Amino acid sequence: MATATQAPRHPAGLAQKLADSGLRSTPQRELVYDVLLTKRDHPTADEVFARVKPELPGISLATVYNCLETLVQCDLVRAVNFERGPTRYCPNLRPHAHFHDEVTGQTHDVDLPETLFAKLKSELPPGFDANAVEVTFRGKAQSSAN
Amino acid sequence: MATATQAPRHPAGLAQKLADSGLRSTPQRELVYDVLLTKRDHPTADEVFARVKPELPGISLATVYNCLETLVQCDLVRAVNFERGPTRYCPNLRPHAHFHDEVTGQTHDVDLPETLFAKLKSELPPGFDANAVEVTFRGKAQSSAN
DNA sequence: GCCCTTCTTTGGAATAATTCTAATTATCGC
DNA sequence: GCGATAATTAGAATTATTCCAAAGAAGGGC
Repeated sequence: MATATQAPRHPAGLAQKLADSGLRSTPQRELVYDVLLTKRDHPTADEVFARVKPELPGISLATVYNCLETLVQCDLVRAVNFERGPTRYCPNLRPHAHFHDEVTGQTHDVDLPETLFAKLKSELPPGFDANAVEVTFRGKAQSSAN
Repeated sequence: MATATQAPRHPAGLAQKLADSGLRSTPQRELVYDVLLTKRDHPTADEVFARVKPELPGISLATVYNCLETLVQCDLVRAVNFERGPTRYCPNLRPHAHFHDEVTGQTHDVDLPETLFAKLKSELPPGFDANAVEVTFRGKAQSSAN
């Protein structure tokens, strides 16, 4: 139970944000969040499940979906969709774009100047009021490092 | 069979493009394409199926999927994905963005200057080579007209 | 500390969109 | 018209995800 094999990397942040939404901090939620913070390679729910299971063998896939959804609701994590693929999860909260490498299948974060996001919104015709913009690139990346 | 109840709106274009890829023009492919050109509201495969069926009652959903995929391969149609929703299809080939209306669920095309797309690509860090950019807005649109 | 209510988790069934498969049907070149 | 190839069809299979009902924790009042 509370005897995690490693210290949480997000002491107050998670518990606080959850509390703000009237939700409880649980080992499952902490671990799922921890896994996202530790390896930021935009894992799918299945991948998160695989990474979480060794630490908490009793956890179920449904719970992983629940936790991920909860984290998204609390604005701690963003859900990223690419074409028909499974949803991926990203703890990077800064406004950024995604680059999907067609060769390796990897997804990279790409920081774009905020002004560019603003510019995009400003180009919308009158009557369109956007509260979110998503920018996704597709192509080849040289570096495998991230 | 060849006795369509209405004249095709894309005389040579489709047959030509198909031929270019070594594919045949069929009533199913023509009709699916026709349906996309006629009502450009980004229908799903199911919706295309429903629109096509009255004209060609024997058509199967699998064929609609096949035809749509074929049209995408021939660069006559673009597949558009929005979050977890079903794939939608769009015969607008100009570079453009999509605006997803959260209230009505409708998807609108938004023309953006090509320079902006270029600008986006130019902001990629070195080593990233994009061959496609996708821009999607989410929000509310005033006009229901399109 | 115990009970009660509420929130969470769990496993399995259910769903939605899409793809696959094998068999039939249509079409093109000869 | 014949045969090879391509396309369509119906239904089964797959994938990702959600739903559901039951069992399991957790905090507050006493």
